[in-house]
Amino acid sequence: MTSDPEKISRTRNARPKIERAALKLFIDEGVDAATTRQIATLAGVSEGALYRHYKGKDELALALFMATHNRLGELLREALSVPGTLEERIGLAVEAYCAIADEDWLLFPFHLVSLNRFLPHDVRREDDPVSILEAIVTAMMKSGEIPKGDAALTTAMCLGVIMQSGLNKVYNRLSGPLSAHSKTFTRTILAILLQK
Amino acid sequence: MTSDPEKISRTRNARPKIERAALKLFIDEGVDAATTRQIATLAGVSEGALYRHYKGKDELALALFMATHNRLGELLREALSVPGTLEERIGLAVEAYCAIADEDWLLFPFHLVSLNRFLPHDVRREDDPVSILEAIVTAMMKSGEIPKGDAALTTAMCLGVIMQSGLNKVYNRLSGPLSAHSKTFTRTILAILLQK
DNA sequence: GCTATGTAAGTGAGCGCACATTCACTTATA
DNA sequence: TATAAGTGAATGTGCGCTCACTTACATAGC
Repeated sequence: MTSDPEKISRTRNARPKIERAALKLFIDEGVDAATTRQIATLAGVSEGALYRHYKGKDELALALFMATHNRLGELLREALSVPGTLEERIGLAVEAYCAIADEDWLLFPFHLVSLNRFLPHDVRREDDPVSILEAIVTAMMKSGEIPKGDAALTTAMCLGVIMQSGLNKVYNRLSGPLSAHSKTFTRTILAILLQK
Repeated sequence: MTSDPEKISRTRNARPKIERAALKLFIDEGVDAATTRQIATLAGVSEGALYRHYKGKDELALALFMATHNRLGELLREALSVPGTLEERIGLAVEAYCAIADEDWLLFPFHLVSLNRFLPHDVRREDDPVSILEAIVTAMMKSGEIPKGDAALTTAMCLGVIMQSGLNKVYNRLSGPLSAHSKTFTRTILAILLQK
């Protein structure tokens, strides 16, 4: 009788709940097909709560994508600019990528699966991961560190090795953490880069 | 004054027009975001025409996806089962893939970009291209034709080499036909397969 | 050759519904 | 007691799809 008999408990910390729920639904249903009602329900939160933190569904999706995208850009640039042998630098970049993937197995699949949606066709941004890599590959070809060739193609093939593996893990065709394969990725990417 | 002064011309052969328009819109807007009205307008056809040939938008999208998907499955199985050296067979498979890509540069990008949507997670079908490849890689490892290792991972890396290149062409990061690079793909995939 | 007739294909206004978003209100915390 | 955060019924809109109608054409009978 002293205090609060049956207080209707109200949700707290809605924001992270919304983000996790949205990621899950965005990954399996797609951004367009996942509804704000589904997100709110799965998060155990009211629909309006989403709009306290984001302008709308699209902004939420973009923010979740960018969280990974920007992080990847930084880490790749850092790993590849460190002094050391080619092998060491590639190894660092691969490990950084795998670490980000394993660290949050919702943010990362969402990023991988929605590259299509958010990387606009026909537009290259200076600061996106692919362009960063391509620039580095071009530089390495110029300096003679690796054989000369089509830098865009070489970059695509190297990226493909690791990204397709990531995708196959998303589809449950691969088990265990991605970093379990980082040595294999590094070896394979080196083989591609050094290919005459 | 003899005949037909101003006949209201009515569209003919709406079906292929709808399919081409749908492919374009599906590729740059996504299946969900592209509206049936947009498709009809771009095709120069009434909205109802779509429903003479397909149950609805989703069936249209699935049919367009499957057109490429089934074809790829057949061609891969054929190319890889032909007698010959490993190099010859991989070369044939790569060339078949590139040929399909270059032959219809709308059907193919749509397939590449919407694998996510149509290949359901957690389900493996016997007859889909990835599973076919994985089975063949497994067999080659068993027979000692290539070094033993993680067949799923090896398959993913080989596929990544060519698929990521295809994607980069979709995004205009690569120019010219995909088959211009088939020799490079073949060499790279062989290097991955024979990697100890 | 010429009309009659059945069928496939195209039309587009209109319908109903599910969606993202809003807002007046309540509750917690500083 | 001011501010931030959460609520959920209500709203308007844009979407996929339907349907009664029209048109083009193939076949056939005469």
